[in-house]
Amino acid sequence: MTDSASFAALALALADVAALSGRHDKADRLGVLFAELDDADLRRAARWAAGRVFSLSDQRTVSVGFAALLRATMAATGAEEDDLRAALVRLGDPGDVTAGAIEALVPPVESDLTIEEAEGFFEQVAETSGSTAKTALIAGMLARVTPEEARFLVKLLAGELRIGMGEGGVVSALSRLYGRKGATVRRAVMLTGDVGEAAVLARRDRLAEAHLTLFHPITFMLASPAEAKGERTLAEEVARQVPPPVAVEDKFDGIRAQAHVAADPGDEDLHGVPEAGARVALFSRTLDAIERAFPDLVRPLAAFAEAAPRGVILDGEIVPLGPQGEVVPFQALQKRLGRKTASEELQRDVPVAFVAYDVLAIDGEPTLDASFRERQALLDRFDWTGPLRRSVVAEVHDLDTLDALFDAARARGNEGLMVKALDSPYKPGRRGRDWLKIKKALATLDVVVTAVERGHGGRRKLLSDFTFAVRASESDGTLLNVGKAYSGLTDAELAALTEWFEEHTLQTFAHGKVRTVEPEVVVEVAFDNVQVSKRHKSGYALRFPRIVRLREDKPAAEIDTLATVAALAGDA
DNA sequence: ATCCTCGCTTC
DNA sequence: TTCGGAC
DNA sequence: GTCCGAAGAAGCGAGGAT
Repeated sequence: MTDSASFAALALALADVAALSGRHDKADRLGVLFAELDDADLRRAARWAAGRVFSLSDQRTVSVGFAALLRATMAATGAEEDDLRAALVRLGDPGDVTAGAIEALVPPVESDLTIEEAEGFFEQVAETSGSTAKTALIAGMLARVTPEEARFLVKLLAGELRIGMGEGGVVSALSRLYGRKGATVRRAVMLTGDVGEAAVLARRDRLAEAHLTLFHPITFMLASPAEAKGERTLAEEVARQVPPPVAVEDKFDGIRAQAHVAADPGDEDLHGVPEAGARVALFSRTLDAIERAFPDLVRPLAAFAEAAPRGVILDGEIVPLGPQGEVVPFQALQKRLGRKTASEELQRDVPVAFVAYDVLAIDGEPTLDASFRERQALLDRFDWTGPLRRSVVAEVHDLDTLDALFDAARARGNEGLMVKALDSPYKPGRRGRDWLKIKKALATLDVVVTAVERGHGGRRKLLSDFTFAVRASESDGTLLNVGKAYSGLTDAELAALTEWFEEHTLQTFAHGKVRTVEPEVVVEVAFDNVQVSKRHKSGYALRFPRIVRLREDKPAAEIDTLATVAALAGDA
């Protein structure tokens, strides 16, 4: 009935890939597996190796959390919860925990699971609602497979494959196996939005057939960060990457979105919602359809179908507005985030605008290969009023004006600046030097570490995650937490600190995963913003906190106070 | 009916 | 989003 | 340069617990 290969062979290949270290070695090992599979299995294996259990356009999710996976493992093996939790702390990966438990507690089985059946199993898990039912289903499967198969079933379910490949690795495997150019394979992935589809096209030498389709999202072009560094000024740093003249526009702090609009072809299978004779779709960065949450944008966008009946795809940002139509901080948007719909009341409470800054297709024709300058001209065709705005682009010859432009952008309520190469094409899914995002670091804070947590995966041996605090005031030394961070220190520094924290632990929680420590280690933290918080005792939290350096020279009695944090938040 | 935890997405 | 690390 | 993995705060919503 089916020629689907055994799931055991896939598990073996993934284990090999995980164990190999070189990028090429990993890609070639994956290629050996790909070569043995038929088209249907190739499609599945390519998606899974890239960390996607379903294709991007599929709205279903199978992701199951640690807790449910541990319960399923308990049911399948009879293991004790405490033992499994302890093993999870030790091994850091639920797949390894499950494999270990089966190995130790369950008599060996003969497994004949195929890749096709594994996919059917994932679909069943996705369609089952309720964690109890999901857990029972997973437990049933775990009882009939080998430890190695269970390891990868669980990893895939948890969405934590971590074989060091990702989509880029699969592209490289395909390009090496079938002798296609990496860029060609990558382009097919961008346009189809599905590595599995691209894999089959690569095998058949039909990559050229991948094309951009209205109401099918494509991955967004991304920007690289740029800032003044050491001796180099901002102007010098930017000039190094994009030679002037450059395009400069505000960097908007909202939700990245791709709008698809066309006269309604009446095809029910298309994404998007019908609205006044037009069809409108909005996609988020993960290519999820979000138009239902923004009816206040869908209505006006539908009017664009008159100017471009055969369709247009716009790239832009959804930003929150204040009562006067001015741009307000991102935090206001949180209330509209992750919602399925938006009530009239919410639309009034937190109004939004869509600020368009690029065109990916117009009149049904892709414009990706047109220059940035040419694409900008195409935006002239539309009427930018109400909640539909257009980013103002300046052509800048003298980069020394960047600092002034930056301050002006901030004064308009925006995050900073974008600098773009005028002659660059739109590169879907790429983070290149054609687009630069300019930010400026705020002042830093000196804080003391009050608690530490064990890391995951490669960091599971380190106490890598710090909770830190400021003093209540100059006279009151009470410590108030303001956030957590790990990022910024090297593994070597973390290793040394781990030892110190272990020797100066006050209390441990959660099987040794979390521990409070003597408040002695002072670190300097940087961040992008200070926001009001319910989570931390100080009442504030830092946005994107990262550790700049250890302040071994500074005693805990001299760290910053709550007043400093409040001032940075704008609460004088 | 209400509360809480988890999973997930946004940045 | 951020960062460090590996190649 | 580029990719990958390990991390942060906030809020929504589904489901299970009370």
